[in-house]
Order: sequence, then structure tokens, then C-alpha cells
Amino acid sequence: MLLCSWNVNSIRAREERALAFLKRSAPDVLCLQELKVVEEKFPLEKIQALGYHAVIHGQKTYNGVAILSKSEPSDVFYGVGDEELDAHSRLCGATIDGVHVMSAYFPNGGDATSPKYRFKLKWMARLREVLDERFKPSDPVALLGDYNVAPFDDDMALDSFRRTVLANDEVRAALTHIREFGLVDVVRPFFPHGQLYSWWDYRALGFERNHGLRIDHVYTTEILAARCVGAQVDRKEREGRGASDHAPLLVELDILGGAVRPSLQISK
DNA sequence: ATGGTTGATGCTCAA
Repeated sequence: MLLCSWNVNSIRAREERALAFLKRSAPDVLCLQELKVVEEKFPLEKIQALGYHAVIHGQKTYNGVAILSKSEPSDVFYGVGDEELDAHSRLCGATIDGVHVMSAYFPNGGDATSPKYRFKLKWMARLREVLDERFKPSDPVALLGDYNVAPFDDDMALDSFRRTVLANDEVRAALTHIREFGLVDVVRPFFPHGQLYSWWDYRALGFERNHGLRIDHVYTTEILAARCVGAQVDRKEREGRGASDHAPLLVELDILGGAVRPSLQISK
């Protein structure tokens, strides 16, 4: 079962690339973030034509998340269940092939003096409550998305990121609290020395200089983590004109009995 | 000290 997460930075601007990615990588599940569009204007028909179902939690201009899946989703939910926090469309969930999948777009937070940073910490604290309310640690749960947090120093190309709201001690502690529900970073074990990035700033030749950050993640409960057989970032997708500032993150779980994709076989 | 770019929107904000 191939699970993917990709912050597309506008699904309408990325429509052609997203359709090509679905054809090329054929994931069983693709979690999208930053749709920047309401559900009514989401390019649903073209995605359905490729054999995908779609759970869409849209918003005009900002945010917006979705879960695309080959199998039919059930037990769909939208938002974190808090009136203030759900002014932003940042979370949706669905059960697919028995896996409780969530697509999450954590707030960026601006800078540490900004109200946006308080919002980020509040949203992260609420996400932990959502996990506690909806699931047990023994359930097959997969939280995919743009976490806007780099957990380790070697998840950052530049030391200067350490002081930002993407990597300071406080957000890392907030992420640890989420992890302590019973989640595991299933990508990290395949890249024990770090230097794996999923986002590069559009500005100042961020990608060309490989000034990246690993802020997109797949966290799962232990029962699924034990089945994780490969992980990779599709760096090619960040190249050229019309790229999102994030590259897709792919994770293979050996749970459906299908063939393991050779491109994702990386020894731990 | 606040550049550099992309996207949606509408003459600016968010990332």
C-alpha cells in the first residue's frame, strides 16, 4: 500500500502535475495540502477519471486538505472540532482499506511574536486531543501531511532554521506531545543520517542550493510502522517551472499483499 | 535588516 503526502500549494496551479503524479506513481492514497480552493472548484472529475475517490475539505485562497484513494473511503471527518481553529480547513480523515488516514496541514506560524504562532501551538495541542478522542494507539492510524516542523537538526540544511517557528524547542515539544499519542515517524529510519528534505523556499534559489527542510511527515501507530518497507521524497517533482515548493513524500506499507515498489526499497 | 518567489486575490497577504 503506497501512501503519499504532498503540499501542492494550490491544486488548480498544480492540476497538470498532480494528474501526472497520480499516473506515474499510482499511489493507493494521496494526501494533499494547501488546495487553496473551495470544494466546488476542485478538479474532481479528472481525478475520478484516473480511478480515485476524493475526500475534500476546501477553503477559498488559503489552506484546504484532501485525501485521494483508489479504495472507497468511509468514516469521513472534517476539521479538528473547534470553532476558532476550524476557521482554517487543515484536517480531514477517512478510513481506507482499514487504515485510519488523515491529511493534515499544520499552521506555519509566521514568527514567534505573531498571533499565527499562538494559533499553531493551539492547533497542535488540539490535534493531540483529536487523536485521543477518535483512536486508540493500537488502531492502524496514519497521519500524513505538512507538519511545518523539522524534528531534528539534521532535518535542516541551514542552522539558521533552528530559531524559526519551524524548528524551535517549543514546536518540537508540541510535536513530541502529538507523537506520544503512540505515533512513529516511519520515514526517519530509512534516512538515519538526515539530510532528507521535503520543502525548499521559492526564494533565494532555495532548491538550487538545496537549502531544504524536512517538514512533511508520515507518522503511524506501531502496528503500521512495523509494516513500513520503504520511504522516499520525489525530488524530481520539485524541479522546473510550475513546481510546488514541497515535493511528494512516499511511504510503502506491506499490508495489502501487493508488490513492493523497487524504487522505495531502501535498507534501514 | 528583511532580501528573494509563488499563488490567489484584487491594489496585499501568506508562505
